Amino acid sequence: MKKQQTEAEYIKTYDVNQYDRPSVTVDMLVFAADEAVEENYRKLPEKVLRLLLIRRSENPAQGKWALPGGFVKIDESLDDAAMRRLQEETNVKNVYLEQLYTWGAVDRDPRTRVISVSYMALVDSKALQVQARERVAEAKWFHVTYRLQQEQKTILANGTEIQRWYMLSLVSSDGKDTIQCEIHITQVEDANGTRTTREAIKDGDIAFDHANIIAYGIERLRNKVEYTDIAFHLMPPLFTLTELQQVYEIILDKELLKANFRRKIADRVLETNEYKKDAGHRPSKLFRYCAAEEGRLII
Amino acid sequence: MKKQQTEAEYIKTYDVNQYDRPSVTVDMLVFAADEAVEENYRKLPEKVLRLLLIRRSENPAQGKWALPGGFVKIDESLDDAAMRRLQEETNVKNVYLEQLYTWGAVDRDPRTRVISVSYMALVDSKALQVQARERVAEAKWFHVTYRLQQEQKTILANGTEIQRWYMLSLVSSDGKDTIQCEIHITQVEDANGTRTTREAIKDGDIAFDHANIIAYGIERLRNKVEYTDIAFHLMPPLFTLTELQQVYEIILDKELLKANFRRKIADRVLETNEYKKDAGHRPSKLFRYCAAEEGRLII
DNA sequence: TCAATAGTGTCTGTCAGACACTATCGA
DNA sequence: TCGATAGTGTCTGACAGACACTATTGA
Repeated sequence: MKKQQTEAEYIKTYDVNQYDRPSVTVDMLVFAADEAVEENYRKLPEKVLRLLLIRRSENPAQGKWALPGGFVKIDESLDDAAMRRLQEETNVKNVYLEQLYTWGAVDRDPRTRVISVSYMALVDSKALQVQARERVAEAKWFHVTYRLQQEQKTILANGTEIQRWYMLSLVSSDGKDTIQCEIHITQVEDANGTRTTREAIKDGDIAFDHANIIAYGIERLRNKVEYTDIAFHLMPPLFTLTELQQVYEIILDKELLKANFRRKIADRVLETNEYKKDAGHRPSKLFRYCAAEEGRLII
Repeated sequence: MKKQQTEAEYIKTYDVNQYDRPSVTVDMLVFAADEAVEENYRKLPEKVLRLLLIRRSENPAQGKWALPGGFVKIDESLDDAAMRRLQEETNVKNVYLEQLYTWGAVDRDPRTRVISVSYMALVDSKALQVQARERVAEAKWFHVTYRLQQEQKTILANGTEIQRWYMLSLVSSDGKDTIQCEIHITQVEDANGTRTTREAIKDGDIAFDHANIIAYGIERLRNKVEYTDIAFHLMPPLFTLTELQQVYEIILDKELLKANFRRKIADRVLETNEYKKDAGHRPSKLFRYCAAEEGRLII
């Protein structure tokens, strides 16, 4: 027994190689709200939700599309690692960064045991400039949609089971790459507690378990857009209310009524004297973000 | 370049020791809703929120109180590691288990680089029996309260800063141990994005950064109780509506109005024919949980 | 009887959803 | 003029918060 050891003495004698240790990586979900080009001079361009993916140039999963990410260095925090990878990839600084979830299945990477901490970054696409990196073959923005296809509720003897099938579609901005993934989520709730399992039935050309991570990130974004001001991080400093509404709509994947939307966000937005012009129709006022009074701590 | 290698060939030659790797642990927040004893035969016993802590018998942080937890084995998933530690400690099976957050500051453990994945478990205190383990000196349930003490909002040149000071109090069931922690949370929101930092100004006798982890867990529990049925996992199979209301009240740390509460949870609860008697007042009906119809996926 | 809890009814103001309407620009 | 978007007004039903009331037990 080393009971009477001081903490300092203990640390000196501690053998850091006493246990087999997994590798730890960060994986980044970089979202941006961009506009697709519109030919009609009168119509507004449509907004789309974009996600940054990288085609792996090396094994494992060579040739497949993956989330930007990399190993956490031994002397940097998780947040620092996430921020470093984000800057290496996108060269932006004004970003919202949020830790999402840590993925730890034993066989999620064929090399060795890899535990991945996933982060979500929301960037203003106008302040953006994606860089090619030496290690990777290509980085591309993909237009993302994530839609419920089928839902099934089963009453068990002592609980319920809900199964949901989602379709995750990714189309690269140049239209050359199209990826379709099917995500299957099962929530069982019975006397033995609650268990959620998620599985990519079909992962298109997505590497590792990244299809699952993307799906999880979109779910989190959808949930959080309802009760936080997270969506403003996808906006430029000045924006019209219609642009803001479009961002909400592409995240939630449903249409909103204009009058109601404006009432809802009225206290989070500040009118300016500037206008967006030359649009072939009535010019619209530009607004900027202004945090509302809120009592509650939101995590 | 090993471009033309197959994936199988690549994996054979992969050197798992190529990078310095951190250790990975799981830390468990085990919550239960228990009742304090009441002397007056007529009064109902008051509910309290309890958390399981362990006094460390070895260095580092010898003698301090810590969350139950331990290293993740190389061949078990994170969820498995969490479940294993929970069963070793509490011997219960019908639990709600949810991953919370992964803590990765470089110096959070003095031994070596340790990344900790925190989990929250909600257990029914009646089905519970805490076990002493050989490695630890003591395991005790602590009555937890977590309360906002001070709040300060500052308007910056290009954003806002909100600071909050919370008091985290832990009192062991036997009354012998009392811990007071002060948690300081700062949220800055400006042109460079949003950053939240949390810091335990005073951590009483809590080991490592566990005071922070506890605070985070309570915040998550408080948030989730408002929009999910998470609280039912702290209840036995049969319960009165007043008991249920008390559990909501101790989690939210505020009193609720009976009539309104009952309306709110009416569709999540199923009436039985049984009654709770011998209480010195009108007997109350017993209910059981019944999942409501909900469309949305909740994560 | 009475202290205490069980359980219900109802008023209020707020707010989300739906829809209809007016205003303004440029080709 | 007209096609398109900008922006506003109002009705409705649902619901959260507050409060008052009745019912039932055991010592």
